[in-house]
Formats: sequence, structure tokens, C-alpha cells
Amino acid sequence: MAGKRELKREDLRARLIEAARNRIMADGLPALRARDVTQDAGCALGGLYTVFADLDDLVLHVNSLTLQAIEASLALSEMKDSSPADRLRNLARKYLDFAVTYRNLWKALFEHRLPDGRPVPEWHLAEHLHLMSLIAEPLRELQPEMPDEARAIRARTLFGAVHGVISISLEGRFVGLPVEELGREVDDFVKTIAAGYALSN
Amino acid sequence: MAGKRELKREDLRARLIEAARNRIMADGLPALRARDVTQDAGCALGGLYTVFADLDDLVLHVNSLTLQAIEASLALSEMKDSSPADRLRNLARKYLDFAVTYRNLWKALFEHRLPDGRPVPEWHLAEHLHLMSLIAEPLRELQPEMPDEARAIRARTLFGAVHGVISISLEGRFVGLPVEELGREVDDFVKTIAAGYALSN
DNA sequence: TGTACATCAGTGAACGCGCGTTCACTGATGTAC
DNA sequence: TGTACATCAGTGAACGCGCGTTCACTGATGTAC
Repeated sequence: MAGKRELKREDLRARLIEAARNRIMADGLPALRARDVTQDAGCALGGLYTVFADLDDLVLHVNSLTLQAIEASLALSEMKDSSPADRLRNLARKYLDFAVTYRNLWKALFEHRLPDGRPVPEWHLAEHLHLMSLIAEPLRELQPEMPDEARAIRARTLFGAVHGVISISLEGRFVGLPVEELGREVDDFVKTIAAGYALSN
Repeated sequence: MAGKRELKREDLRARLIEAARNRIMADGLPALRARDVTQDAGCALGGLYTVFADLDDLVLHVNSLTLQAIEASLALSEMKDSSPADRLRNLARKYLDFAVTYRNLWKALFEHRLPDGRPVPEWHLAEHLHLMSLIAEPLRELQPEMPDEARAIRARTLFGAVHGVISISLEGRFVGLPVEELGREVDDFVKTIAAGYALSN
């Protein structure tokens, strides 16, 4: 009773997502193969297509988990009692920690491209936006006058900047910094920005 | 006399680079095909492999041209007489303009990955570093006390930040800003940072 | 509870194709005299 | 300047293979009585 079929289906989905996640973690998104994933998940190659539209769909679900994990990391560090500038620094630091620790999952978030005409599904865009809202919150205290829309833009700018600083170091295209130093650099950077924002209002 | 062979060879190289550049400009790096490029360049498929090691090698040379074009853009806008903060803002603005105008060439710079064990060649890394040095220069005036090495890191941080702000908007993964607004956002951003840097010394 | 039939999740061999790279060939350039 | 031979840039058909996706099949789950 109670849909044994549905339970198995759920289970298969979960196993596939988990397997894909592990593969991406270990070898990076570009090395992800349907055959490897299904083998790891203990199902046949075709099984993947009974629970996901295609491989991209599966990747989307891994990325969704990754976003949730990042949000969980950032939310944990909320520190309600600190100053907004400190909280922003903390968010950046946690984001850096996540990127360093789960580098391939983090990279997959930005490497993944859907084939040409296919837009990123609404539900996944919403997850990105939610991440932004975590940043907007300390900004509100820093610049209470600012209209919500402008703050949303500013949050995205700040996220883009911190993300850019981190990824240019972790990419390896440029000479990499030791994580320690990178941490200090990001910290200084956010401190400077936050101070500037606080002044400008 | 004077190496007709060598001249033809040079010509073929140039035609291939130009053809690849145009293809990338039109359709983006991921859509680049050896067949298309050689056809556009007016040579046989195998011809590519007589002047380049492989397709990646060709892409590297297109990217090299792109870096040079960016540097030319930035150098043009030098405005020796302005304040360092204004010059930094100007560099960022010019970088944004380039990214918007030659979006696919600009994206190719960061999308291109060499196969696993293959490092980016020295000469190409040097071009990246040179770009950084253009940013380091106004920073020197802003923080004359800072040791060169720290300034190099700071230049990279600043570049990463500006690049990140721009690419998060142009990526389309997040809701895009109109260029006008993005310009203002970048401008504010660099202004804030520059002011902060100037204070902190 | 048990039996007979229907459904459909899951299988995995086969398909298909895109596409980078190779290689035996040939015709243009270079060299020797 | 001209002829004979050597070289090698350039040709393009063929190779090879990686890999996502399909589909005819089968065995487990669900339904009816």
C-alpha cells in the first residue's frame, strides 16, 4: 500500500542526485557522464530518463542542493547581534569557505549551461534570488533609506564582486593566493565596501 | 625569394585566427567548430593542423587578440591628468564597454578550458598579468606606501570584483540590468572602493 | 487470501551523430646544376 | 634562364570514439473479482 511504485521512484531520484553530486564533487561537472552516474546509483543507463528529463535536469537538481547548502552555511553564520558590516564580512567569509571546501560543486553552479533555446526553470531562478535576499538584509540596516529595488541591485552587485574576487583566485588562470591570504583580502574588501556604503547614505 | 612558403603560412594563420574570431563573435566559443573555421578561412580541414597544434591552440590565439584589444581600450582611456580614483572608474567603465560590445569574445576569455593536464602557456599568462598591471598603476597613487606585491594582489582583487559585477549581470542567470544602470552601478562601486582604499592608508 | 490480468518502472543493447584529428596523397615552392 | 628532382604545405576522405538518448522487452507492482 501507499504507492510502493512512488517510493521506489523517489528513492531512485535521490540515489541519482546523490551519485551525480559525488561525481561532480570528485571530478567536476565537465567530467560528469550519464553512465557513471547510473552505475554509481545502481540502476541501468535508461533508468535516469525515467525520473529526469535528461542529464541537464539532473544537474539542475544537484545545483539546487548546492544552493541550499550555501544558504544553510550563510544562515548559520547570521550573528544577529553584530553590526551589519560585520555580518556582511561574515557572509563573504562563509561563502569563501564553501567555495574552497566544495570547490567543484560551487564551480558547477556557474559552469552549467542549458542548451541554446532552453531557459533556466523558474524554480531554480527563485533559489538564486533567495540567496541574494540574504545579502540584502544587512544592507537594509546599512542604508535604511534606500528603496528595496535599488537594494536588490546593490545586493547583486556585492555578491558579484565577492564572487568575482573569489573565483579569479580559485580559477587558477591567474596566480592563486593561499586561502589564508585570500580570506584576508576578501575581508578587507568587504570592510571597505561596507564602510563606503555606510558613508554614502 | 624571401620565403614564399613562410608568407603563405603566416597568411593562413592570420586567416584562421580571423575566421575563428568572427565565429566566436557571432555564435560564442562553445559553438566553435574546426570545420566552420577552416571553411571560412578558405582552407581544408587538415590545414588547421599544419599551423596550429589543435583547436585549443587556435582559441588561445584569438583570446590573445582579445586581451590585446581590451588593453588597447583601457590604455586609450588613460587620462593622465585625472585623479587616480577617476582613472580607476574609467578603466572599469571601459572594461564594461568592451564586455558589452564584444560580449562573446569577452566570455570566451573565461569560458575556455584546456584539457586536463595541459597548463595555460606562459606567454598567455603573461598577457593576463600585464592587464593587471594597468590597474595597479592608479592604485600606486592611491596607496603609495603599499609594497608592490600587495598592490599586485589588490589589483587582482579589484579586477576580480569589477569583472564579477559585470559578468553576473551579463550572464543572464540573474535578472539582467540595462547597460545604463549597470554602468552607474559599476561606477558607484569603484568610487566606493577607491574612496575606501584612499582612506585606509 | 488467492488468482488472473493490466500497467508501467526499469533494463541495457543499440542507435546516432557530432566533431576533433589523422594520414596517404598531390601539387606548389625551393634547390642544384 | 631553364630543367630535373626534392621537399613539404595543404588536401579532404576516413577514422574513431565519446556519450546522450531511445526503445523493444521483462519483471515487479497494482487492480479486479
